[in-house]
Amino acid sequence: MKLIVAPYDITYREDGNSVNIVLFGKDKDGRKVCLIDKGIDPFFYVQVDNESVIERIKKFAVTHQDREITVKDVEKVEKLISGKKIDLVKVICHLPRDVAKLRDGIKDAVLQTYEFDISFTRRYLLDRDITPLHYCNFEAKEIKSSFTIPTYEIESYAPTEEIIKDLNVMALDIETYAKEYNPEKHPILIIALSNMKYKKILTWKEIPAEHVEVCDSEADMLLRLAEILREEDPDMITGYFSDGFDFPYIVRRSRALGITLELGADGKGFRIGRGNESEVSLLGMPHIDIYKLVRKTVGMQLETYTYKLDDVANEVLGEKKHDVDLAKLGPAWDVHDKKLLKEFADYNLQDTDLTHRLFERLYPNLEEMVKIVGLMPYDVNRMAFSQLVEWFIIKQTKEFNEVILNKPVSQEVTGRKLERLKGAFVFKPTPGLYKDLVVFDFMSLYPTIITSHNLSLSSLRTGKKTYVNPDNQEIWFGDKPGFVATILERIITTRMKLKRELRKNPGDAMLKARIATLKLLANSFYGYLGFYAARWYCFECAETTTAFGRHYIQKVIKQCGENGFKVVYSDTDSIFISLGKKKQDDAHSFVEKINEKMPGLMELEYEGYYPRGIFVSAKDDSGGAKKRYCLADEKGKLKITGFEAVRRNVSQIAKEAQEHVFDLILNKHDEKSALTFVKKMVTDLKSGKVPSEKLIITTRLSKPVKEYDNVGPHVAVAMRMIERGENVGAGTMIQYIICKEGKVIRDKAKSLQEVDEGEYDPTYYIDNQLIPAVEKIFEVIGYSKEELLGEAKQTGLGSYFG
DNA sequence: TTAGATCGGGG
DNA sequence: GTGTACGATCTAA
Repeated sequence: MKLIVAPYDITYREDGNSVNIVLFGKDKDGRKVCLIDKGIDPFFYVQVDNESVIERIKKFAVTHQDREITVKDVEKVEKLISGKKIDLVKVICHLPRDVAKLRDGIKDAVLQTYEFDISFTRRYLLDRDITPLHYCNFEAKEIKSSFTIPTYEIESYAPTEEIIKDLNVMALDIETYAKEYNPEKHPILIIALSNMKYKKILTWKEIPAEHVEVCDSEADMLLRLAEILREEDPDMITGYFSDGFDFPYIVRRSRALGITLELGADGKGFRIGRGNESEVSLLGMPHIDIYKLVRKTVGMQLETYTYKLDDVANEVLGEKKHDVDLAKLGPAWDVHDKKLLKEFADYNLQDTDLTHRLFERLYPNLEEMVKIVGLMPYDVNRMAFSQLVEWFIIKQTKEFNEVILNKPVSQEVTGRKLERLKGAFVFKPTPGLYKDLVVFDFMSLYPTIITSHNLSLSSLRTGKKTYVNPDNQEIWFGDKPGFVATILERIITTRMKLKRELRKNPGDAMLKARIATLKLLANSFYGYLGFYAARWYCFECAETTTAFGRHYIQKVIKQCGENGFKVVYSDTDSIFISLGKKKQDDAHSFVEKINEKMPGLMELEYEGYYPRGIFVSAKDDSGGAKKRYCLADEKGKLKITGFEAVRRNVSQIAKEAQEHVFDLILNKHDEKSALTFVKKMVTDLKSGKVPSEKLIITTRLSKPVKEYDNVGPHVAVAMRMIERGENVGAGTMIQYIICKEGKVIRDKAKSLQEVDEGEYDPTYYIDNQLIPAVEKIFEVIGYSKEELLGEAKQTGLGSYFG
């Protein structure tokens, strides 16, 4: 019969001495199905120096745990390694686990072995061009199986370009008795589940909240959770840091309670992957940890310095979590404080709601990565960028008939780690206040250098001067398109095509996500080429990339000068110029002129116009500070880089003051008001009327309190919190305010509970928070620290425009 | 200065 | 599952 299925999970099963691929997915009618592809052969390649070795390999066998492992067959194949022909022998095995054993037995008798560590299921998808989440036409017949869903045996298949929509995704979140991660000791108290159409709070004490279902015991609650997941049967499950907390906790707690959760297509429940960090899977129901997706997709663009759900949801969705004190959950549970427990139950459900909405928001990015890399969403969710790049390259090896290069052995890794790259070029700014700034930047500088100069392992030549790395005359790259440079070019051109489409449909969120994902992937290539564990590692390629980067930016800086633009600042791929007497149009024409001479895909872009900008001096007064500036655009929006206003560990008052000073100076052009404002703040602080919430300093305890030799303010506060019986350990965020009493800073620090309004130490907040945050800014416009403090007479300002 | 350890997220 | 993160930041040697 004919089936149109979008696969979203995969595994394999041994069947005697052969192996079957098992796919899970959803058909066009919304029915979950299992598809079995029988008799897929695992294999690896060897390079031999002598034909007679092939016959020996064919007869080779090892015994392992009473089972004789034999070679199923051998086959001569011709492939390419970095574009060069190579004769190889394909060694076909019976079972995936035989591959390592046979390779170990053979490797010393042959020149080289390849592709012995490529995951069987991943290879299946790539070799067959079956892209997860995309519908595939199958001819299949229904068969009996041990799986809990209808199972079919694949007879033939034909992939399509159509992607599945409307997946049913369930978000889950648990609340436990205590913060301490101890599933043997602390019970799970509440479990919340939600998606668009289903909301549920499971618990085992009566709580008067909506959607609550009270179970008889914790064990019953967990069994009921399994039942709900079976009944609702979502396509995917999601949570926030659920790989690291919720699911491992459920698994270990179930074990401690002696119960079995029958879940997944095989009924075997959650499986914890053993790694440095755990990961949890459910057969046939991909588990997406949104925390990992956040870090990979929008993490860099977020202003928040933490990836806590509260901060991320606040910034991405514009919604804060309920304000509850989770330290009170355990005690409230003990005394069955229904009113308080209701708050925790609501909070729990809200967490799943935020998680679900984050999933909805970020799913297009995951979908795009799946489309590009061709692996399952579960894997793509957890792969580091180097891995995504590598598997993207691996996917293309089939078309290019290239051999997948081996991972470096530990000796190679050691050597690679010693290689140091020379970084980017930075033009230090002259501290000052500037007007009419224009910023240029190179569109995808490193990726376009790699493609435009064909920087690939396969095109790398040494010892001859032809096509030159500007810094190293011994390295050059041939004209024949290299493998990695070619496939990177495809990513960049696809992205450019999508960008043109976006101009026609500016509101298309899906298109935006695709473009952003392609950018992330393209930008990862440079890092990948210099990443010690990369299969296609090429130090010379990475080194030449930054060399060309420095070369081109310096060339443009020079041309700026020749064309009457004053360069204020430059870092890596961007140049800040002040227009002076020139107009924005002149800057646009300049960019066009530059681009006429740029090779390949390289392109300088006009990033924007900023009426005002400020650059400050470095802390050590060694000149202008790198990566510390603030620009104001035509709408008055501030672009703050590197300052306290965008960093943690600083009180709110210092951050607010900094932002306000920037606004007054850059947007209102009112330096006097800025000075008055800071002076007023000094007075306010001195008078004791600044509210405590603006004075809180947050520091994280990095280890248990006892292990600190140097007792800093946060440690002193933590010690007293412990004395009061609060649960404080490594990782706890300590919030404190510096108060008047005491001689040293650790005695002056008080926790929020200990402090009264107005008890803070004005001197500390003036000298150590406020002034350092604004001092360098005022220095630029000619005011000294003393003037800010009202201790000196104002000196002449003069002209401070740079 | 370098090597080794810890941490992130989560109650 | 033909696998075992990673990069930043702190501490100890």
